[in-house]
Amino acid sequence: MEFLKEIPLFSGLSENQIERIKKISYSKNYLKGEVIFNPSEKGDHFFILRKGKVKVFKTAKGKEQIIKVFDKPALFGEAASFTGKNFPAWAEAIEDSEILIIPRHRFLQLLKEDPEIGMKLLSVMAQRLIHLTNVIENLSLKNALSKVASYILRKYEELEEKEIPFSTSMASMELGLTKETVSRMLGKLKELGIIEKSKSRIRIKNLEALRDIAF
Amino acid sequence: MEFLKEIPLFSGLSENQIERIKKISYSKNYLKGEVIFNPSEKGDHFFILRKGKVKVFKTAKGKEQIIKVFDKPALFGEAASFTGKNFPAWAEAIEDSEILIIPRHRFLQLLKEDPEIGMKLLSVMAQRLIHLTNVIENLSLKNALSKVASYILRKYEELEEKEIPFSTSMASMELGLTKETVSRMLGKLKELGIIEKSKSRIRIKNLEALRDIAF
DNA sequence: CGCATAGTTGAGCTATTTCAACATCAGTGG
DNA sequence: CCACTGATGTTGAAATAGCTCAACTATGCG
Repeated sequence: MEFLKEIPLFSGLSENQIERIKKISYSKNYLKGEVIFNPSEKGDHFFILRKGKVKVFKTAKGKEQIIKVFDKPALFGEAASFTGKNFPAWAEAIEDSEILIIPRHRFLQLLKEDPEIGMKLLSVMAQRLIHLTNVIENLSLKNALSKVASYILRKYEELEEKEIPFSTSMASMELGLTKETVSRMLGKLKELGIIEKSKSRIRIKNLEALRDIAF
Repeated sequence: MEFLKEIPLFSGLSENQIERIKKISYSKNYLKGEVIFNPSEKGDHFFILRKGKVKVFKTAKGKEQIIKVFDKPALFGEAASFTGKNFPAWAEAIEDSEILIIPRHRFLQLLKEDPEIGMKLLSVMAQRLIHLTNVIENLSLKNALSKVASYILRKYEELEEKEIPFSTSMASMELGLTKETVSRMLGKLKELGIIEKSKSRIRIKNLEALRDIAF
């Protein structure tokens, strides 16, 4: 259970507390493509991603808008846990994943006993709010080229490397564009000498220009 | 300070607790159009809307996307308080407003002393998250007609009345459309006999059909 | 009453989508 | 190691939803 310490929410937890979480949770494996939750389920679990990758998204009319992609150590599905209503979105494993599940009422119990965790959770959710705020900004205030540019920039900032892994279709679903449009915008950025592209990677050649385009 | 009790976050507070909040806060008035905070400010306040109306929004290139409109008793600007970073958006009074301001560190102090408030805040933020999730869905998965329809529907559900106040330009900024487009979509809904329109009000004539169109 | 603000309508424009065809890649089994 | 398959990405041409611009009307406010 040591991996819990890598999650901001649980960093600084005592052995005792970790032991407690172990007691109230169970682990489950999901294959790539498996649905973890959907909007018709009541949100009475809380998920901690231990291994793998998960996307949380909305759908309508065959379209799909990714809200957030979660990477290895992370928690998700927490919002529904606090309202006690249905999940507001879908979650699906995009890689084989191992996920720790904590029943809602047990987690609430834990929170009561340990307000420190509650405080940390507040800051996790605050960051989440800010993230969504940025997603909204990206979706409604930017054109396709800026969207793609800022997507690349974000990955760069996350990884702190000029060469980033890139999937056109993933990006398109996060950005609210079609894969064709993303492909064309990449072409434009390449023409401008701002990026280079090879199979499933992108390398930033002109960071300044990229920043300008991203707004 | 009795109005605090109307805010979910503070409902069920003891006189003692209310007294404490009174001590750590101060009140400020804003005229219609005045900016309350902007993204270049550090988020070390917490706002409680006592009277009036406030819009929180993002801007870029002269465009504006409303994230949420807050009505009389509500708290806002809380996300930044927990990250300690800058506000992620703008806030502006859209009516003359009276706002209670609580300095960040004092509020955090209060939270420590009173974990019950923390728990409530968690559920407020959870609802906020779900709201933003819905905004994203509306922005990226729906066409103009559905956006307008679901906007009307939402107001209807909030007020529980078939006749709702409606401002074309407000709606357009919340929906990420131009006022012209909103106006045209209203026209279409009117043609279909789904709504009726008079000056600044809309009356729903066919709720079922409206629901269909809103998805 | 008059001015500023908000809403409407039409015509043309443009960014993005759609559709279709093709190319490339990664993994699988022979 | 190659051939096959399904998934992923690319490119072009045509369609379209929503935007822009502009002119006009209605509304509310001092």
